Amino acid sequence: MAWMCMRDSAWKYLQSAHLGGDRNYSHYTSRDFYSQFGLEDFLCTDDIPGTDEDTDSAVLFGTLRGNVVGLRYYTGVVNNNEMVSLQREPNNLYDKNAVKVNNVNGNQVGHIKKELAAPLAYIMDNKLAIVEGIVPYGAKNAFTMPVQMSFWGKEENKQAVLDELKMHGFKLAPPSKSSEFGFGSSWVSGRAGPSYSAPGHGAVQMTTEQLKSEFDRLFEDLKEDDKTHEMEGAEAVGTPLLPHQKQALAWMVSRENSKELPLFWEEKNNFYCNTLTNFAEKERPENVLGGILADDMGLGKTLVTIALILTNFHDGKPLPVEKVKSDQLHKESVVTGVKNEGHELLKGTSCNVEPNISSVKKKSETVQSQYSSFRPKRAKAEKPKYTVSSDSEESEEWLPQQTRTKCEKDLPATRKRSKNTASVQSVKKNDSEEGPRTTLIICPLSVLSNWIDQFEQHIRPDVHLNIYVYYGPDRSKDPSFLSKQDIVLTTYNILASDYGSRGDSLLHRLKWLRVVLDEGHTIRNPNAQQTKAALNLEAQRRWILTGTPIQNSLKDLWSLLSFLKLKPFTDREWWRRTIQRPVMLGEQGGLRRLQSLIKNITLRRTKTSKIKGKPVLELPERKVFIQHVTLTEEERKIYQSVKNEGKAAISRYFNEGTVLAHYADVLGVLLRLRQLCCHPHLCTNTSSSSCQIGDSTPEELREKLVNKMKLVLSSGSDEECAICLDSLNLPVITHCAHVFCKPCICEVIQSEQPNAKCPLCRNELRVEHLVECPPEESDSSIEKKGDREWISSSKINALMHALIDLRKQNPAVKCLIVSQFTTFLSLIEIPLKESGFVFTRLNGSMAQKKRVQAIQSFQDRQTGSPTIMLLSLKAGGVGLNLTAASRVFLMDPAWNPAAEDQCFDRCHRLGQKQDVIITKFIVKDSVEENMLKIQKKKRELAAGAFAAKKLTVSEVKQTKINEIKTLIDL
DNA sequence: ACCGCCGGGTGCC
DNA sequence: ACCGCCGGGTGCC
Repeated sequence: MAWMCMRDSAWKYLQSAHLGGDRNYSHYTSRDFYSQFGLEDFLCTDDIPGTDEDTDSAVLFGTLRGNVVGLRYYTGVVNNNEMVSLQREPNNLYDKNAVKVNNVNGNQVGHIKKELAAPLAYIMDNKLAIVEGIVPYGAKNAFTMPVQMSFWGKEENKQAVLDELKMHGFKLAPPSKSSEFGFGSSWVSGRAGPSYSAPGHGAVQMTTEQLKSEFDRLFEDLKEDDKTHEMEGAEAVGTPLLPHQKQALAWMVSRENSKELPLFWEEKNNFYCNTLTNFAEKERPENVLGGILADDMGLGKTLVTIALILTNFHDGKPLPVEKVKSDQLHKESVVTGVKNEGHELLKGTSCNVEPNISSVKKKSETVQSQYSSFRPKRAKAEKPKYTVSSDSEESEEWLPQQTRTKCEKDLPATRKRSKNTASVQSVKKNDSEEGPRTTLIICPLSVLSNWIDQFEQHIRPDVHLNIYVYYGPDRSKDPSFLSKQDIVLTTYNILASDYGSRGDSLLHRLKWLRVVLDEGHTIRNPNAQQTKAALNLEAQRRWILTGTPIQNSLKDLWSLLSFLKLKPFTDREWWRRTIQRPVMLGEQGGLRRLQSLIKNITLRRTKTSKIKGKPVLELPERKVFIQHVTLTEEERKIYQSVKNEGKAAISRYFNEGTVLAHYADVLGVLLRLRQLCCHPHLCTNTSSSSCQIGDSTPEELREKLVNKMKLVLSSGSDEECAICLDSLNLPVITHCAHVFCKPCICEVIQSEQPNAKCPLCRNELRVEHLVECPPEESDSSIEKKGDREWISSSKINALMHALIDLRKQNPAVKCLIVSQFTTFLSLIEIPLKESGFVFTRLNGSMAQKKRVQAIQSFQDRQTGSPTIMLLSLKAGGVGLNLTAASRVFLMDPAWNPAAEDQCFDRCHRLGQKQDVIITKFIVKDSVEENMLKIQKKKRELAAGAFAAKKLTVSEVKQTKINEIKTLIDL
């Protein structure tokens, strides 16, 4: 699935692929070419219209020599063979057709001569082609210089471009091998020169074998060489690091302290020259003091980051651990100049200890942890169907138990430690002179509490950092307060909304020592507000943490590189010209550059990576057992009747060829069958919505569509948006009953207007016909079901049997009971209570504070703590840590085996000491057995060559149809 | 000479 | 710009 990174898939495929020798692929498009490798998804982008400026499908129309004039009016300089950027300047006073020429740094060099500017303006304004320039020679000219232009665009626009140029008396040189770009001609071969070669060669000339070896090399030493060095964490790190974590720390510290020139730059006679664009400048380019830590989840990215903060705390030195004598109590030396800052910290009962202590002018590093008040709003972006609760839950309750305890405990102690050793004071002194000291950490809301937990766990208790959670309506508005923190923790949503709403976003006014983006792929969409906000942060050191390194396209990588401020990639044009397009055209140099780039800035280890022959993580075993359950006769009867009815309906759809048009209904049938496998009471929504859509009132129609959408969303089928092929974000349903992300479908409509068609069924589409998912109503429906008299079911019996057995063997063992149906979990609660089990529960919809409580009580090892957690399959993000459990009972199979695996990983992860035994209850002769078949297929697919392959719309359709057939025995 | 030619002034868009 | 272009000065050999 998604997090199968390209490295694995590419590599695996190439290992096993039977590749022909020197076939000539000249008749292939690059997409065809790469699809041979199952890599088109990495190399090319989806062909959904309007998703980008369509730079990827561009072909080279031809080249043209022109002139840059007006050089003497501008300061931008170029070198021979340097790339230049051509930009329209429609507001130019003298010529509305003006096209200016900038160097790689964005400094203007001159203008395109007006005769040529006229057709260029037309071509560029109408987006008929992208025009790129290189100055072949004459770079030092005083007045004008030549520029070699390449015209790239969609095939269908080629003629229009040629015509327009012809009208003005220009003619493109055809994109033949050596003449295009002027490369290969004498002026370029003379110098050591740029490492790019003529585009357009690659896909034609590179043999399969060559390409294979390129790919082999692309990733083979990702984990080698300089990344094997280990470094101990600073004293302040309270947790011993594992070898691979020491490696990561060493690598990160070395990157932060690096004095080397950044990648693709070299020093040449007192100039610093970029080898990709040939741009040179006197000023030394700033190094990228950071990178991408792309370890698999569970390898300890958070811990390593904390270790980095403490170990490379200041000026390449660690945060010293003070040695303080407890008798040096000088309260007043700390609590001086107190004033209320207006933002409340530690608001509430247990931590309501001098909220204004935060504003104290500290004399040392020694300050207690501080947490802002925290209102448990839910992550809106992730779960659009929830509204933000407007009730005023006492915010401090959100804080994890441990944190509060610690605050209480530590406050007095903090004062004691206010007197410091000389070393600490000297650090402090330097601090004030040497700029920023604060690390800003940005993460999704769902892992915010995890960060706080990890700080608690991994920072030595006698070390005190200022940690401020910048979140909630009461968050500080005081820049100097923030800049005094050691760590500021916030979320992408806060970052984006601050940035969007006011021009003076606090986070953007400060210069940070270090910015860390957790789950950094969150910024892969360059147009998203949070991406823009993140890219605009000012920081000396920049890190991206992600478990999904380069998810599926080169384009995704751009925002990440842009964030890292690796020149010249901060500008998309240079990224596109030097890496993205060369790679997509199969140019050797492009692949090699991508390789060195990734190698240079990322560290990635998987769970199966090894250090000195030993696995990075030695997790206990994980065993999965399938326990078959036989339905009682009565249950079977109900099941069979629903199945027959549903099968008949679905067969009818097949005969009519309308399966996908009735997809929601089909899912409904399957859902009911899956529910019946669990418990007869689950299957209450028998309302078949198969009545005609045409003859209902708009209100009825709306309601029907909403119901269908809810069915799709709640069916657990893990529906993906057919446009972005990612999980649904802001789901909307069309009148033809297909569910997409709202932004995705709106973009399609926009780009196809006025006659937009549904990507799935080609029915007419209109923005005003899209129906959004209304906020979810309360759980009252579940409560209602509770009123019904409780009965057991075969599956519940099987479960209870197993649980009681287990308790006899070992009463302390902890279990997760997982289901996709929260109602089912509610039904299971009853026999659990009856049999005297202490249990807790975690749903996706639970308020944050409740979640934290549930997790903490379950993780607690004391006797009397819950031994069972009822868990809804998708509750919690990847950060959820339930290692107290060593047994998992999966009550119903998921459509997507990856969802199951992810769920198992919540206890089978770092920190698990026992073997994990998983029991999957599967009803014999039922849809559940068929689901296992589908799971098996998906697993094979994921393990195979086409792991990362994105399916086309028609493939998605066919897959769905096949799945339906398998599931309902057709 | 309603031309050619000369040489100075001048110069992006 | 060691160019082109402009427009004024000039005008047989």
